[in-house]
Amino acid sequence: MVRAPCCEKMGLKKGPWTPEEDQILTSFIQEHGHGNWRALPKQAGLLRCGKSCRLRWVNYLRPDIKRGNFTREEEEIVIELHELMGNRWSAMAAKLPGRTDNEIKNVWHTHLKKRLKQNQPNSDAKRKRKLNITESDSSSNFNVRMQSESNNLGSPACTSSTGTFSSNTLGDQTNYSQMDIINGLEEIVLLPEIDESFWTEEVPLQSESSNSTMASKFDQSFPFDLVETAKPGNAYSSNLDDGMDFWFNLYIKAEDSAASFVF
DNA sequence: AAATAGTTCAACCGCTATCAA
DNA sequence: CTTGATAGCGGTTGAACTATT
Repeated sequence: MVRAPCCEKMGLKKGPWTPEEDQILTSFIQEHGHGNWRALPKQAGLLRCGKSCRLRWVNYLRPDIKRGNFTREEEEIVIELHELMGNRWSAMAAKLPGRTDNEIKNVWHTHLKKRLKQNQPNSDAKRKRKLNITESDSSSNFNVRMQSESNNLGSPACTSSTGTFSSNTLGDQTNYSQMDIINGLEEIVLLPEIDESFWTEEVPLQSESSNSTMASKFDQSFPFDLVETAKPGNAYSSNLDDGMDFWFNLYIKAEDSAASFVF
């Protein structure tokens, strides 16, 4: 692949945008849209590369951008999403309307990382349970074991729980890395506030059929909010080697899998 | 008031994914 | 299937700003 010449060699401008440039870009996009970023600056009469224009629009000029500091609630969401997704800033931005990936990344590096560091390890251990995924030796089945790390969790009846996926999504592969296992998970779901009975009742969530059937069973049982649709190859925790850490209120279901959970 | 250190955040860089030819 | 163009992503940088000495 031949790399496109850099902006400077093309005689294009770099660095901070002027209000005039902002005005030109905004007007052009409002009138014509942004079908082709590479062609846009020339058409708009800007001495910028398409990449720079795109970034300026996406991170600053877009009308739906929310300016100003993050609220405490937004920060909490970022922390939880980071716990789930790792450094997938754009995916996080999709969950925070009006916030950009760049903004979230900056807030994480400048505020939240430090704050978490200060709070760790005590508060972290209290809030988390550990999800241990163990490889199955010779079959396409794998086990997901959820353990409570603390009895002082938000819901009093959550001292233990187990879940098992019997997956057929991994096909004929015989050696499963943890990433392979993660790839078998389709959706990660965030539970809203729930009452104690949820954790004490045994829930019949067994299904041999498709995940849509399973999903409808899940939905009938609990008011789930979809947080993230897993895609093959994406990591959902930064410390997979040590087992995955999830926030306490997470639930997982497997694509096209027989699954049973007992809470 | 000046110098220095620390922080913030917009913008850039390099890479990968995707798609069309 | 291969190649090349483009979009988009995450990591990094550095200028501007703020706090401290």
